[in-house]
Amino acid sequence: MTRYPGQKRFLIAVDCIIFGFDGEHLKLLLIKRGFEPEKGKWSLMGGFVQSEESLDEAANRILRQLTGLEGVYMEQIETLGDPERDPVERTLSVAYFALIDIHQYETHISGEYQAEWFPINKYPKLIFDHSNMVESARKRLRYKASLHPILFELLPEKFTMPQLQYLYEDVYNATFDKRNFSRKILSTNLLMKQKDKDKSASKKGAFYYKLNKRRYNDNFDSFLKLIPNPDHLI
Amino acid sequence: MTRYPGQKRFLIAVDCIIFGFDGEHLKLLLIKRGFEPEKGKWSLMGGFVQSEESLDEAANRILRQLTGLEGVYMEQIETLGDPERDPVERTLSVAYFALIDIHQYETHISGEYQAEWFPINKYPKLIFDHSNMVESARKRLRYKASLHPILFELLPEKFTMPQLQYLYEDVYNATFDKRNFSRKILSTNLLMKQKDKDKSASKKGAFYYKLNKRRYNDNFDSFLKLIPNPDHLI
DNA sequence: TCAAAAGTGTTTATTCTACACCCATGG
DNA sequence: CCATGGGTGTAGAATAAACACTTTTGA
Repeated sequence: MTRYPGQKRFLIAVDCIIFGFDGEHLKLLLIKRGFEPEKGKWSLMGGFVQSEESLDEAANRILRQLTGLEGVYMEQIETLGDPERDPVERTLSVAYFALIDIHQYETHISGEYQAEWFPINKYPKLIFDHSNMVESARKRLRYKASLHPILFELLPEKFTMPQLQYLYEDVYNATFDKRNFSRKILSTNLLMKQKDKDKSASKKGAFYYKLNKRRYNDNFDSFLKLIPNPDHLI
Repeated sequence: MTRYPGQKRFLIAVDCIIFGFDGEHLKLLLIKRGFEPEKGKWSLMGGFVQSEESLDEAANRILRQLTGLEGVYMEQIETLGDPERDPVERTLSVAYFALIDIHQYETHISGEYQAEWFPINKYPKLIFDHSNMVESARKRLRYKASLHPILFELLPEKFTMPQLQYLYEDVYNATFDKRNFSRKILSTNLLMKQKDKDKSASKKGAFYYKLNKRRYNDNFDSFLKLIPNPDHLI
């Protein structure tokens, strides 16, 4: 089993940056760490990689433990390996981000982790280098979303154009002209207009849209010029 | 030292995808693996992470071992962790790509690794999952180079506009109109035209350019629309 | 009836694309 | 003197940006 002699072996953690969208703001799901050191402090949801699982499997397992969700959009971001990053024992951590429909999580009760959603612009101090991971994840999300339609992963099955615009505006911390925005979105042909309206946010009501899943999958990799001036990609 | 009981620990390797440009084609630097298993087969340059070094330090050490170069542009790409990826013992590998000026390497002699440059479109079968790493690296290079001026890292201090265009054409496997290309490149204001010419490729000679390093560093993160239609980003 | 949010078109500015000829030189 | 690769400009097309009024309806 152990056949490369003389080499050091390390603990490997996977930590998940879990994004959600509540209709107004991009949110981050954090837990209170359940063991020492730093017990009780705010932390990303994470866990150690087990001997027979791949990294992707570990990330999915960890997400499922907290949220009960499967089949979620996840992407590996980076691996942090500073020798001093965990004071107890040298541990490398592979960071993943996950995009979930916040409403599906809300139905799942898991008091075990004392999880809470925080606005992405105002989250508490985190343990170790977890804040760095969050910032890398935000940056990666902007990068990716400027080219690919991944932000739909954060929305429920039916959503309105104003909701979608709020989402983009919060991710890029910018405001867009609603006429230009909806024209661009609709020009992708990824959306199917529904007959019913969401009347929760206004008297007039806003039409629902659904994602055309086939076109979404087929065109996922093709370039989308949704973001006018991606200086935000810094 | 070991204080998270009951968890498995793993070997961690760093493997480097080393890109170079010979004036015509994008190249990949490979070595012949020096130890079992798969001894003598083509492989990326790699090594195990030591107990007191960070991942970036390991990557730089490994690059230096092979090429003698320091201060090279490197970027972490991804970590592969399939339980079966190394048949000897479970090993995670953190892949980095490096962009080097091929001429600086040519002066460094290191027969130790039997290293060779291969065209990126025609490299031999590699051990383990190293081909996957190379393909991820190519994709990442295209991604990054479509937004940031990193390809200059592959060129010598002085280079010509035709050389630069060949480089972009080979990275994106496309051809560009030379008038439009040079207009776009010059509009970034990153280049300083020199008074002398490279006469090695034509009778008329092509003017040399140098990178304006200050502007390069200042504007590194700002958006560059160098690639007309980034369908290549797939 | 009016406040609040949704929906919609046009004009202008900017950027991108396509395209062809002259230049300089070494052999 | 000519073959080879280097260098340059413009017009038309496509895309992006700016901008304001009408509609709906619950309270």
